[in-house]
Amino acid sequence: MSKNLIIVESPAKAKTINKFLGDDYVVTSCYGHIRDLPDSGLNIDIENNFEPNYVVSEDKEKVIKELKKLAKAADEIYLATDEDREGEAISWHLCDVLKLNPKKAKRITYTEVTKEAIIHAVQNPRLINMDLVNAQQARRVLDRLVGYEISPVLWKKVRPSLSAGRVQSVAVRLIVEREREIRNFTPVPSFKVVAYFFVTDSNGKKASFKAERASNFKTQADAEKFLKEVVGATFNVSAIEKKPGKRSPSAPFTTSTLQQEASSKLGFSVLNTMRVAQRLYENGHITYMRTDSTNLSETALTALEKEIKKKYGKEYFEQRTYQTKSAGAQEAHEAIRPSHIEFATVDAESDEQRLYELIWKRTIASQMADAKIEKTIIDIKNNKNKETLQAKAEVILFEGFLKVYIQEVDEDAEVDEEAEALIPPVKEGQELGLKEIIATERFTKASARYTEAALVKKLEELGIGRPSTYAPTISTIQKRGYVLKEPREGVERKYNVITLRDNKIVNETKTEITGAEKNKLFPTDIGLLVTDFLVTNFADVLDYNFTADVEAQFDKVAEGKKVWSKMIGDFYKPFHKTVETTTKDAERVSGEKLLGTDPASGEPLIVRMGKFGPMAQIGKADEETGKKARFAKLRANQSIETITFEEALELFRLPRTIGQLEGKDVKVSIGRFGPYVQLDKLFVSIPKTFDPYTITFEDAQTLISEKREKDAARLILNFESEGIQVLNGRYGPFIKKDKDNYKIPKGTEAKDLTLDAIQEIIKETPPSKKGKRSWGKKKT
DNA sequence: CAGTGAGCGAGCTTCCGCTTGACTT
Repeated sequence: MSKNLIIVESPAKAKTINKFLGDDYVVTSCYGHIRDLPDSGLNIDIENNFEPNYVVSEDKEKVIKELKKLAKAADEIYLATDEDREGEAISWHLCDVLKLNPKKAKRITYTEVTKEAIIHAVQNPRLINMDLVNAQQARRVLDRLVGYEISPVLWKKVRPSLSAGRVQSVAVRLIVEREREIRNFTPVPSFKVVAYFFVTDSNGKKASFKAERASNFKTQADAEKFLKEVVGATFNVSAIEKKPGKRSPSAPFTTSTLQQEASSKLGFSVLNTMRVAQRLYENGHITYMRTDSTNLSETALTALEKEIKKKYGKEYFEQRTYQTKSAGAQEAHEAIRPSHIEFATVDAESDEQRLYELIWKRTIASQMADAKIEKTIIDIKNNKNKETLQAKAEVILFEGFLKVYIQEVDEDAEVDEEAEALIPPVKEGQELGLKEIIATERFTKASARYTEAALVKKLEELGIGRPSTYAPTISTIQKRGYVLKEPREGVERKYNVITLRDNKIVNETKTEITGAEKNKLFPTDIGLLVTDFLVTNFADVLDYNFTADVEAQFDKVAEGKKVWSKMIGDFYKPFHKTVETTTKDAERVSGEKLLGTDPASGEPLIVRMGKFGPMAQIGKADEETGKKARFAKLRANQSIETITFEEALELFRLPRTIGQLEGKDVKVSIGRFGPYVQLDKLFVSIPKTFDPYTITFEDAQTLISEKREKDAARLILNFESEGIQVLNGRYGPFIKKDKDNYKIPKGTEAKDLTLDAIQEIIKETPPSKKGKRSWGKKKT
């Protein structure tokens, strides 16, 4: 029996292909990359043409074993990994691991997953394109060199465990620069003028509409002058203009646009969007969700045409192709679309349904006709001055794609909610009744902070990162503490309103909340500090065009016009020199700032980045006099760059001693996990109902005794001299020694454990593995 | 969970891009 083995990257894809190929074919998957540079160490032989040291990743050993078995049984092996740089490299690695000759191995690609396409591909195999493989090696080696040579500089000059990289450092820089732009922004006031008119029809029925002055008045005086002038004026329609217009649908979803729309329409985080899309993909509801292509396959286009004509009529159909916008697009997959367009919904849990419907609508709309609209602009003049007010309206003449999908406008764009309001029929020259005119003080706005999805959009525009890495990159920069996603409260702001009504002018001052944010990305102090350090010392890598520049060179390698190791060599020589000089010469950075003098001690009060985060400090330690400095951690919402002297001084009201218990001080302070009461070695968190600055000694005592009761309930056994405890945890009883936890073997009663037995368990337990790859869950 | 504090004591940390799976100290 002759067997053909086809190796693809994704198991879900393997399953699909398996379904429509006969018994002669076995389709399996390699789960993405199978070999990589090991985590520890550079693993690049600089002296030897940057030879990479590839090893089979630990989590892929099982996959490789299975692949080898299948390969042995197969007569013919087809390498059907994705048709892009990374896919080509995976095929090449597969050759090496499966002992295939890369100069003979059968490499196949296809642009749509159908029986015909696969059969056609199998009948027309090609060879592995080594130029493309080398472009991938260049990409891989460059990223390792940048990441693993710059990060250690940060450990020395800023703080341990920090990281830098071609993608993440630029992502943080974008957020840092946006934040500074916002901090330095001064809102400029102006006065927006809105008039409300009415007309009365032949039945005596009143219909009202609004008109605005095209631009705002710069000052309150100008606005008042205008209103005073038009007291008692008559208003007439001076011109009516009608203009046809159209709107066109957007391209079908790529990873990036799906993340953006799911964020604005469904409120999904980037990570959640990908998790939900993954499930839809695995269940066969949608095509692959990590893609930069807006292409639809022939089969899909045919099905779409049929569906649109059937559901909405042929005038709603318009076949369209879309140019892929993003710079570094490799287009190995289709756009994200429903696998079966005839299903407008799926039977799944709520998030999956909602995301599916979004994808369905967007896909359908992408092949629908333009919406035809008519814009009407009415100019209104008065008999007292030369000012013009304008009423604008839009009428949809033909819905076209809008029947299905309305694209979200850019966030924070000035939304004219009444743009589509109807204007009652009026004639040129007609006199209008005036209800009121309101001049409202408005302020210019700084650029908006990035949401996760907006950051992805920006990165994609710069060609930085890939569909498979957008979500992980956003997790990384948060995990490293460079960036926080959080809501922020706004501040109150007063604004003036001047109203003309019944020939009277009234001035009022109102209050609004401004600057409130929900789920936006903020840089932390360490993010600011690291970015400044990197921009100063590694300007090239931090340049927004760095990726685009190296991508152009990878393309040269892919075209066979450049040798990859030579390209990397040209980059590495000056780069490595910068690493060396920076390591040698650059000052340690702490962002230290002198805020003033502590009035109590006369010592200087500074803020800076400490070992454990941003802190304030009064005085300096002096060994001779034995004088100590005083420290206080900055609160979560405070920043070295913006904290004031008064705010910093306030921090030193803690720790404070509020009484004595059992011969020891009872102290109150704020630690890493918030406010706490401390008695000797016991720490008790202070609930939100109390304030650490004002909590009473009595309340603190209650907290301490409650905590003790709780701990006693948790404690099963205690061997104090050994530092060993047996405790009741979330997952049942466990053994705790110092900072390590150990499992209790099944069938053993926790309370019956002897010290010897426990020490045996500790000895037998292998040290827990660190650095396990995890995705999805954020660890704090 | 764990509650610190002036980075020459030892050893560790880190990149980007493909893919999901197994796991509850």
